[in-house]
Amino acid sequence: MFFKPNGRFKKKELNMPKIVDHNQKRSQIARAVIMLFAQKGFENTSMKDIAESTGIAKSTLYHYFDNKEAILKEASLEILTEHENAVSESFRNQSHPSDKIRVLFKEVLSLSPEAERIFLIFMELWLSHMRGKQYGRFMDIFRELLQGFRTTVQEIIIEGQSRGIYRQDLDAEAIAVYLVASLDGIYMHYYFDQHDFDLFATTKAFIETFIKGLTIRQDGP
Amino acid sequence: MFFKPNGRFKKKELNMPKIVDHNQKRSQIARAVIMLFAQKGFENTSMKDIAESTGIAKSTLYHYFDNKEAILKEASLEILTEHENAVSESFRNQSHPSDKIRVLFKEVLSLSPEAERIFLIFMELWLSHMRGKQYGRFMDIFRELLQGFRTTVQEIIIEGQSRGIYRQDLDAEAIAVYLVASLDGIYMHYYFDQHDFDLFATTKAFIETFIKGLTIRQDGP
Amino acid sequence: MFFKPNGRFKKKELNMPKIVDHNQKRSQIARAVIMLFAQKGFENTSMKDIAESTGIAKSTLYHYFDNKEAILKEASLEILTEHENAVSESFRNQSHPSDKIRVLFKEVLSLSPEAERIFLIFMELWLSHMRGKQYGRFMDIFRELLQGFRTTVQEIIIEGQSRGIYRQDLDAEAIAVYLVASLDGIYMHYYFDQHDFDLFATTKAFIETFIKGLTIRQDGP
Amino acid sequence: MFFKPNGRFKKKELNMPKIVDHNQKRSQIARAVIMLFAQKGFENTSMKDIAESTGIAKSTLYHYFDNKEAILKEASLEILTEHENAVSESFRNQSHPSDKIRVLFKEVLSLSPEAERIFLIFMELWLSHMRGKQYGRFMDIFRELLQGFRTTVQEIIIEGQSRGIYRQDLDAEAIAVYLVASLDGIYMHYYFDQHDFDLFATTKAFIETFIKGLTIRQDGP
DNA sequence: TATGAATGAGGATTCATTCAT
DNA sequence: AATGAATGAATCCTCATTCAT
Repeated sequence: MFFKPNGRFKKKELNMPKIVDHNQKRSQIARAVIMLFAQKGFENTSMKDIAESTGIAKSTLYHYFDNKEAILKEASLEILTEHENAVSESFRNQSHPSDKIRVLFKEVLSLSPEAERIFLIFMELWLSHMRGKQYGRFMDIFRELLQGFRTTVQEIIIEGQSRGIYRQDLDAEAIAVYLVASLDGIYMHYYFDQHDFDLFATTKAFIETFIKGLTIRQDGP
Repeated sequence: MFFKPNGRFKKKELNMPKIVDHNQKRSQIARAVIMLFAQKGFENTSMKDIAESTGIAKSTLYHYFDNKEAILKEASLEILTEHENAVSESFRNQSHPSDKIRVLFKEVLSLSPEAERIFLIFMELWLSHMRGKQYGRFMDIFRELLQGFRTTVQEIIIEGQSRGIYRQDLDAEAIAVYLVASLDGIYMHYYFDQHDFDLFATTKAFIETFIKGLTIRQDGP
Repeated sequence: MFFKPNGRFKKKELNMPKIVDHNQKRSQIARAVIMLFAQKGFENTSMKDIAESTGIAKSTLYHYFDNKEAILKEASLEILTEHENAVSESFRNQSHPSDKIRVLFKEVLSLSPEAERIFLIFMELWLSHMRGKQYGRFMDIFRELLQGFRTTVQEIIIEGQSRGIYRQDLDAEAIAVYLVASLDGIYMHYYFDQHDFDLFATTKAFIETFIKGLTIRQDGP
Repeated sequence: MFFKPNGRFKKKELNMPKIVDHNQKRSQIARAVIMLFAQKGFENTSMKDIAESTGIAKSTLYHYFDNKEAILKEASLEILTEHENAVSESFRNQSHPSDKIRVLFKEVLSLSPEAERIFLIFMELWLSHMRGKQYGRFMDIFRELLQGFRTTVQEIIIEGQSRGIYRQDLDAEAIAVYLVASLDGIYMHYYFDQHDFDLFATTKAFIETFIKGLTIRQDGP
């Protein structure tokens, strides 16, 4: 999963006007480039592609970013930060843990087109990461996000247990890990099938059944 | 989804010597190259790498394959053919549908190191496919396999319903789709976390809870 | 050859404020840059490096210098002016020509770490010069310095001949040329060997033997 | 110094015809490129320059050499190996140590135009080396050559001492180090002065005087 | 069949310099 | 005077593929 619902990013709001302009342009470039990366892949997108698509000279890009990877970093964090709040806010109104899970799952799958694109980019980085390419601190941030999301799910389950709603013998952590992972799985297959099944209905069928497994006495006497 | 290997070859009928030799060599090269692709990725493996690792001159490779992509195609099909039925055979001994699910999940995750590597190749192909690269018939075969596995799971659930073990109101197809996808998800995360959690325990915690959700009256009177 | 610094400034007459300021800054920048050039070499030092090390914006540097080469020119002349007479002053106290040679050689090799670095810059310029790059008047000044040092050595030898101490049949000019050159040679090798031999002991062993060659009747009965 | 008079290089003479062709072409390219390096400098000569000057495509150069540095290595060793023998043979006919020195010095300065150019390249590498750039084993070879030449000179001096010709109190090693270094010095200055003095006459004036310093009782009673 | 030779196209990045403000 | 923005040209090197033998 690539959303961290309870994270906090401290934006560096600098007063020096020049730098604000600079950062604005950075961000503007980065956002424009996300589309490219998603379509062609990070490794397959050349600096020339980026230059042409942004109308900025190749060498000028290095005025804004240290290297190609920095563009990706900027772009990804931009968009992640935006969605971060959306997801973490989504289930605040719910009091029942099962409702929290329902809303959370739904929200996570309601990706904006931009975020949807980022999913592909992350898959690529994920792969590169597994193959040992170092993307430096970038992967750490990614892992933090993942861990944050797992914790959120785990807390919901523990809350359900505390309130006597969910079974006491559940391994909340393991289940959280699996559930979060399953979301990436279904998204992956949804993509692979070229949106050929109903993402929400499928997920709903699953999650309702699973919630029954979590819940005590859901079949009554 | 992809299947665990159990190493049985079916072909090798030695009739027309020339052609068989040619195909044999094709296959032999492809198999040798699989590990390379898995380690470095398809895009990151150069023809030079392949030539060096196989001991065959770079230009000679073009006698056997039209281009680099053709090697991937051949290699992937080799693997697929080999792993074809391993998983679906695994649960034939079980009579209870929940046991079938348990064995099936366990079998799928019991990947050999070789197969584990192949997971990465598939991820890469998957990505390329999503980005619109045409891998032609190859992707069809891949999709057939996926569909076959979904059907297997779906049939187990339907069997459970028929035998009055599982709830009648389940959308067996949707659940099958999600479960199969979740396996890729957990495997992906397991990789990403660099094997830092217990894959089997985590999956077991999940699947037992889920089976409770499937099953009628699992909480007794 | 180049001369050891002893740090005396002569200029800095504050009259026309604007122009002096400008020249002062030129000089100030140039001096700061010398160490950079020495460490990384002229060609390997970028304008960015210079900007960062001086805290002056890259583009501002062009207010003071026409181009990168002009900085080098200024910097080198700074150094040369500073080191100008140090060496030739050193042996004024000696009356015997052989002692003059001894002191002169010793003084030349007693380079400060700063001056040691400058040796490298001169070597680089030397090379560029040999390759036909035009450093204009700069090289003339350099050649004058070299010629001055040769003359100094030559005069010491001639003095020794006049006083009946050195052989009459010596070609004083040729010997001066060679001796001066040999100093650059030994310094070069000393560097190359990474200070792995004793510079002074080695030079002393040589120069004492050579003085014997210069001197009449040094083996007397 | 860059001649090693008593070195031994083992040429790899391989029988496989193809490889000989390959090595021939390597050598041929390398030799052609030496001129370029000498004129423009190693760092300043681009692969494009090399490609254009040899009429071989840039990428084809990488068929013969791993990288730019390998071209330099090949070229340098080619030429060094050739002159190696010349110098080491030169003084074999001489029986008097002073004559050996005379002939040796003369031979060393009698560089072929090619070797003369290499001198400039070595100066550049020397500089880079001093600045910490790694040219790998290349510099080791260079150092071996230097050490070999020092040893040769040292042995001549020791021979002179053994035969009672040279003074017993000489530090043969130190003197050898300095003499060898002085040859690079005079060559450097000769270049700097753009061949404006007589290299051989100057060196002769020096060496004759120095030999007097070495020799016992050269002024008679 | 097998392969060494050859290459055009393209990769990220660096750099000295110009320009508008 | 000072500087951020901008860039064309250049750098070394890689690669999939073609071709002559």
